[in-house]
Amino acid sequence: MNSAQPGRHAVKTTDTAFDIVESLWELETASLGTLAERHGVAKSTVHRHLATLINRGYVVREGDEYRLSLKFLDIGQFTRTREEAYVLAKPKVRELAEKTDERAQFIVEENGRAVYVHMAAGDHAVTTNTYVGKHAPIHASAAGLAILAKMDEATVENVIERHGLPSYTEYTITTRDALYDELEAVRERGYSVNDQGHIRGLRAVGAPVCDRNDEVIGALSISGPTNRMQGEWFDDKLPALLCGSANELELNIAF
Amino acid sequence: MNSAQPGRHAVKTTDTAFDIVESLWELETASLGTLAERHGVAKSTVHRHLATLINRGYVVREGDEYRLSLKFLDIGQFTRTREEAYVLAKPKVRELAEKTDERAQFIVEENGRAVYVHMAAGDHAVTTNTYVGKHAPIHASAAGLAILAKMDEATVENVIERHGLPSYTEYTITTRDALYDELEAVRERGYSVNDQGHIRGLRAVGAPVCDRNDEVIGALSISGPTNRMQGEWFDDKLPALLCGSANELELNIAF
DNA sequence: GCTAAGCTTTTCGATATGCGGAACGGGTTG
DNA sequence: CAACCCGTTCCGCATATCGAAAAGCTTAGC
Repeated sequence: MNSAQPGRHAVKTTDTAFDIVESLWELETASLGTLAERHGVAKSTVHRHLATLINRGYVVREGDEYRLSLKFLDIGQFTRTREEAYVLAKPKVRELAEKTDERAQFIVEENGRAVYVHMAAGDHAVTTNTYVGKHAPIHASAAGLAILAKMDEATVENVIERHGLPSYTEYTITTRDALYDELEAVRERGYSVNDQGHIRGLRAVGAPVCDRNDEVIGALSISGPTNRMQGEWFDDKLPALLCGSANELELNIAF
Repeated sequence: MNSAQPGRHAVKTTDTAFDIVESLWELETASLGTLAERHGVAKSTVHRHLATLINRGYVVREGDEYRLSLKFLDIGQFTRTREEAYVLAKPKVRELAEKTDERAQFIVEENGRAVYVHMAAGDHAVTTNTYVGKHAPIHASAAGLAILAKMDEATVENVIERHGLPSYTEYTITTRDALYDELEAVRERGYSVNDQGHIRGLRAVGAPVCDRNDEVIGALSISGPTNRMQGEWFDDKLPALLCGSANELELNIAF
């Protein structure tokens, strides 16, 4: 999944270091030998790299097993709170989840993908395998569409170019034309809708959140099962609630 | 063993890569030139490293400024949810915060330090500069003392050796004897107390959380201002509530 | 209580590879 | 227009990284 380019200017050593990190991410825990075999490098190489990572506090050793340390949690939490807007979004997400009894989230764009920054679940919310920090396809989520609708065309083109429009269900938007039509609809409506574009049986509405310069920062969204997400509730009440929250958040951000 | 020998078998290139990562952590955002100057390396070197980090998705570029990406959030969240016990602790922390109206947290030990894994604040909770992911001195926190009390002496010695017993206020435990006395008291009491050992004006109680083999996993704690943390509430009610939660959590973990 | 097998750790020399410095291109400011 | 910032590229050299093999450790099996 390393869709990196030729890496003409890449530092190979750093690449192997992060190969190890990402293996530990995937495997949860692994022995030195396992890691060496996995990447086809000598055990001594892995050993040296693990020693370095341990010294720096990114990896901890438990017997003969290695795992990632909680330093990543520390740094990760930092990236989540650095932008004041992200912090302000948190209570809004909780509020939406409580009011609607569904799952609400605040999502931002990074590298052409959607990233879950905050998430809260009402009592009846569905449990999916989404989690804070998760990266998701931007064109197949309500929040993602809301963000795209606020971007200029060049940026959208860039995203399409980098990631394409992969299909997840028969409802996924997979063509450039369909996407642009949808984005136009979002701009008219003021909010976005995702009808099972990513996961079958899941509908969502999303609203962009912009700063005082009208630059999009992220988006709020609410998602739930199709059987509850329909009728007047889905068409009117929910969007109104969502847009209200997005608006309040924008005011908080702008002061 | 060789923990005090930094760099002996270290990979220098990886070190400079993480130097850059940690500079971005500290500076929030920086230009290529700034980073080069900061570490006394050539701009070309920094450029190559940044290119590698961007390729891998750990750094994003905004104009001529670089910052850490939300990939760290993704990995960090993973390290936080990998252990089932950590996940089970979350609702208990919230519950404690709501019941006591103070700040509650779940903390684990890593590399001889205390790390905040979950945190929740009641309506009247004090706001301090603690946050999820934060690393704190283990001997100067209630949860840390609770964890130390459950460790065997060799492990405790190891922790003291690595980090010492630095002082933060006039109440901090700073001698080996005082620490061992305190740990003994914790074992008798069944819970730990931290009276302004880290921050003046802040008291806390902590209770260890163990798995079915009686191995300590982490600790729950409740903290608040000295004016509320006193009398019968602090001496009896609060510890009872805390130990109850810790007990329930242990049962959940063991099934 | 011994050997064997699994693993990590260390050593060491060859060579690939990261490094620095200088030159380049492209904006922005005076 | 020139000076100055930024990032980017090129290239030769020294060195830090690599792999293979052998040396240490534990644990397991008999």
